[in-house]
Amino acid sequence: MTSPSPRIIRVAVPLPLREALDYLPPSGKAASAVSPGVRVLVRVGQRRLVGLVVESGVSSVIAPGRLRPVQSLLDEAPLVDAQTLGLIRFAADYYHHPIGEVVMNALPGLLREGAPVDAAGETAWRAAPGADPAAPGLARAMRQRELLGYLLELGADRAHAAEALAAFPGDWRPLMRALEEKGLVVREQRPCLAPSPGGGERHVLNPAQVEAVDGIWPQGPAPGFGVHLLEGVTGSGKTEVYLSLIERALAAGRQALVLVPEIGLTPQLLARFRSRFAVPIAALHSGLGDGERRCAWLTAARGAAPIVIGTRSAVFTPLPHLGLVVVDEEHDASFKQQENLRYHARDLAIWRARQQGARVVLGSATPALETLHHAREGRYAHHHMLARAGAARPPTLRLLDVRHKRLDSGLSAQLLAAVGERLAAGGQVLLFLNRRGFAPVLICQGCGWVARCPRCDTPMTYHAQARRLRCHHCDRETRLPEACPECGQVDPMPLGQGTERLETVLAARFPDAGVLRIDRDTTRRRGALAERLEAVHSGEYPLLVGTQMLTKGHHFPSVTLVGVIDADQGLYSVDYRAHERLAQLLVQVAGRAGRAEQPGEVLIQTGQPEHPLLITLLRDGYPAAADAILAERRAAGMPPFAHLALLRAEAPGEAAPMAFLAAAAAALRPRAARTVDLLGPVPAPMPRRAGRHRAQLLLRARSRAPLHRLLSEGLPLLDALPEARRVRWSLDVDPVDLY
DNA sequence: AGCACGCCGACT
DNA sequence: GTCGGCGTGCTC
Repeated sequence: MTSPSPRIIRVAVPLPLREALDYLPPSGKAASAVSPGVRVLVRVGQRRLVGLVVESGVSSVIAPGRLRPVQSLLDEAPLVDAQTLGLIRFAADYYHHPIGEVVMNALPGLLREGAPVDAAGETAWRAAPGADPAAPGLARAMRQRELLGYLLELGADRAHAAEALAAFPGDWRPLMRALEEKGLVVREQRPCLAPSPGGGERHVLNPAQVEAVDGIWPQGPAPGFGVHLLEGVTGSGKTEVYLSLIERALAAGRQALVLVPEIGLTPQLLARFRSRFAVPIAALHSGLGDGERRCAWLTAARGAAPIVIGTRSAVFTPLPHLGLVVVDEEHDASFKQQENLRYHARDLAIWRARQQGARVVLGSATPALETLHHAREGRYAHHHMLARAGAARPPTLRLLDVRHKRLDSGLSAQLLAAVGERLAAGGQVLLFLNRRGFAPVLICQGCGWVARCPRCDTPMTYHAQARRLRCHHCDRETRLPEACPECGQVDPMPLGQGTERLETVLAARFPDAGVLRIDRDTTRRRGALAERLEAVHSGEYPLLVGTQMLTKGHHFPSVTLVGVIDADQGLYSVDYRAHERLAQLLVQVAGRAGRAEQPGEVLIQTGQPEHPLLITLLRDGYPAAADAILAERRAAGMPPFAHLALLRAEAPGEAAPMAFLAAAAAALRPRAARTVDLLGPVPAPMPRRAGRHRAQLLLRARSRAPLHRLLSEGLPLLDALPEARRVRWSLDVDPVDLY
């Protein structure tokens, strides 16, 4: 006689297991009484783990004798609602990633570790009664004095949380601690997310903005699912469109989710939202403490924050009343996570909007090619805003041919002359070079020896200030060699330019102009970026030097000349997205210049002034360049005309990655039939990194279905390959770069 | 990912 | 004779 199979609870646990594990309900409860979305404590092997119930009241194929009971329930009501659970399940399926690890991506750290949902609150500080920045105790503590002054400025009558303090330049936390110890500020604990002041001024929309707003969300109730591309040049006022759309969503009783690139969530942007809307705004970004993050997340999940604004991972926040999703700078690569679960927040945002009947706005001056393609195929509505708001005129772009020219540390005479003129005229100049450090190569003048990273086989970057060599691909750092280890000749020579050298050279060349460098090296410290951006606006530094960092979202109204030192990196690269990225980069850099009355000028140094991409981009603009690149992609059978998945492998030994991928290809090939191409395996473009050898196998298909079918069937086979145990391997669905 | 089990080398 | 090396396999 067989006993009936018991009803069980399916629990996703934080382990690299493809499936959730089955458990019996805790004593005294029926399985069906434990709702999906509740966190539970379970025993797995010898360990105790926090898991998330993803299904309950179903039967199991596991032998009843092997089922263990759930140890305890951590939530009375589901922490994650059914729709977010649906999103988690979809992401696990689509990216072929263990569901427990997807859950871990979706929850804030504290909740992932089992912390309770009640007692969630945030810390805030108020100035102590009678506290005075001029008090003698602060005579020698200027920064503390500033912070106290700032706190009083925000309002002495109430306490201010980390959110409001984020706009204070630099790291305020140690200063606040010092003020607390002196009794000049008082700390208090308060419930999450007080409403923002709101009621700020509303701009009158121009006709293009009105058309976009009405086209995306006509006055009235929620219009339902639909994706809208808002292609608006820098300065055309996209943010104002977002604000009006959010207003309509809130009026219809719906929540709005705003996704921004990693570097785009500035205190200024938040302040703009706060002053416009008198509602709680949940901001989710990397600067939050654990408690603050839990607070913001829970307020959103309970539907109590009508507006949620955050970076990539905010796409997983439960939003019961979601009506509008804004993805700002939707082309930005930071929406794609490059480790663990390699998801694209924009793509998941569209999926969840469909599921919840929400409107999606994808905003950019330089839309991703796949987005443009969808718009041209009619799947997305397309709105244009081609004019800069106000009187600002668009910048002019010009190529500087640097072939056969003598360059002074990478700078042509023409560019130097232009810089000199602008400085003399009292203008601000921005020079862009996507390479930090002093020089990318250190070479022996005697024998040609180059200092290389022994773990990556790539040249190490010379950092002059630190007097050290650093590998930009791993964390390795060494002292500067005084002599060549091969031939003994002293003083190896730095070759090529980085931002640090540029800064030095410009300071020598224009001794009266202050030079400010903004790259990862000068902004590593918490709050340093905000400080430097502040300094840019002060006008103290007429000459700005920086990397990629400077091209993202920051507006420098008094910059009237932008120089691109080396556009050729993007033209030579083997990556299939290099042209798209270069076009976006040049247009975004150009967008930094001349927002005020003076038109900006952009000078681009290149050794390939006849390159069709540059010609098209400068003559006809981004949309034309995008068309040309799309034509290349179509001819090459690459996205968006094909779908990719990249299988990567790495190991300390040289042979293991290729061996695994060869075995993987052999296992997949019979199932790939003629619908999926298996390209490779080949060594990765960077064949060794941090001491590990790397290789990859590219899977390509004309449509998604056969590719995903192959992956679903094939990945369990790969798990079972003996070669799989000798490597670390991972799958990247829709890879953004093939590194 | 951990953690246990298992089967071969240098140690009190 | 055992302590422990990490290859292999499993977690409901």
